Amino acid sequence: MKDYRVLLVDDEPDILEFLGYNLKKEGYQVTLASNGHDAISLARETRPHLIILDVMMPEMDGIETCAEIRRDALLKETLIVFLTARGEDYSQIAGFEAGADDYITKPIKPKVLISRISAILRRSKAAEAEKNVMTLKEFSIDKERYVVIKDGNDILLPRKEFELLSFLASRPNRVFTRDEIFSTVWGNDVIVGDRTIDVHIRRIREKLQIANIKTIKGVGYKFET
Amino acid sequence: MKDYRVLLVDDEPDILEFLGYNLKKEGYQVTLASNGHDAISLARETRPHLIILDVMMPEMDGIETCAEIRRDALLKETLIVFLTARGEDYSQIAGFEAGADDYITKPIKPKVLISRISAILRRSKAAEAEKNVMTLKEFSIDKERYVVIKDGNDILLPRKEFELLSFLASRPNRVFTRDEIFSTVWGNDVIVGDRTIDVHIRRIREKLQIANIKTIKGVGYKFET
DNA sequence: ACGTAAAGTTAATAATTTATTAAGAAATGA
DNA sequence: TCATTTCTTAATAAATTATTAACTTTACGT
Repeated sequence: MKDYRVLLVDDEPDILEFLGYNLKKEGYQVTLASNGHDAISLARETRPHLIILDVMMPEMDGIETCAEIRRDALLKETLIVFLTARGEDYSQIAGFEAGADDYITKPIKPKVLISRISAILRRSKAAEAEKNVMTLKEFSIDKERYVVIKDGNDILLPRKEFELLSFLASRPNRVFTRDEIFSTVWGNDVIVGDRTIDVHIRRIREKLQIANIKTIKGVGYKFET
Repeated sequence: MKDYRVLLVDDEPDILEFLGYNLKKEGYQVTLASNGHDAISLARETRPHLIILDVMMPEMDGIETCAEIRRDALLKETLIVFLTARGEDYSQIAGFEAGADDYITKPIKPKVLISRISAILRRSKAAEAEKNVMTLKEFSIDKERYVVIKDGNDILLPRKEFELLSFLASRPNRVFTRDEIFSTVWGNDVIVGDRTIDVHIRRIREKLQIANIKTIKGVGYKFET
């Protein structure tokens, strides 16, 4: 499982189905939209890693949709690939201006689509890894800048809180015992009281306004997706 | 004994018999169905690990059946393999969309069937083992997330109940004496009263709504499959 | 069918674990 | 150094979980 969410936007149902099938077969989690408005609201909901956007659409075209996405704090980091008919020269220019990350020219061969997409995702993942960024659905953690980004805003956490959160989020859904947390976040030689973790957890919950950090009484804590 | 339950669905009795025989010979527990409706109700009853589904069937074809299964909370995790005639191209598309896990093209050679099936089961088992999940017929126990999953829903149990259930389920059908239970779940140094186990057992039965935990009077308890 | 020992049930209570708060110590930075 | 932030602790509150005890029901051997 590739485990990437892809939003596919085109006004032609045939293309939607055809490309959607090919992406699903490759293991992507695909959401479909047939116009720009739906695309934006679906994007807000599903937080895709990548949006494939047809340029030529009635009402709100790809360029406009793309620009709108780039303006949206929650979505502006999303990768965008344009689908464009060969010869639509103008759109390339306008498209890059609007903030596209790549282009694919119609007619589209599935193999080309797949390889371009996997390339762009790989590239962006590599870039993230290099920058030490971990992207969750509800926020991302930038270990390089030492900030948590939620809804497009930087949230600054003190070191212990940041490290504790990073640790829990490094393996979503898995329960970590207090001992595991201590030995990773504090180190084996440091001895601090039991309540220390609770207090940090409390502050993280407060600052991030999330209910994802669950307490498993008698066991430990987990970051739940 | 492979100890896997396989549901085989095809409208042609000959194929059913032929493949069924070959699977049984390999040690699979095989159930047969000759149409989509039977398949679904039998699947609900027997909770197979894997469903082998012919694509071309009258009334309710494989695609539809598969989609229905994926919609059913009780069955949606079940592995599905399609049987498809060579050249039925369209079905591959629709099939993957409906959520198949693999394909086998007719005409089917028993050796191919067996090896594909054992591969897919092995793969899924490896994935589960890695995640520390124990799958029983009526529910699974996820020790990593510390939840019991029944009919697609997470059920949260307090620690003692979770551990007691895990212990009993770790060796289905074997009777554990109260002493064995105490020394494993509580530890040898803790001394608690006789009724304590009963109360925990009662709560597990209540929360999971299962009748699988059997009392062997004068001996102990067992988790029966 | 009866008596008895084992198991089930229930509610009260004990014990444990976590959350919260405020305050002081330690570290950091201007 | 002083001010500020971060970390830890301690005390206490709150919540959850575990156990007990009293009583009822069930199952088994005779």
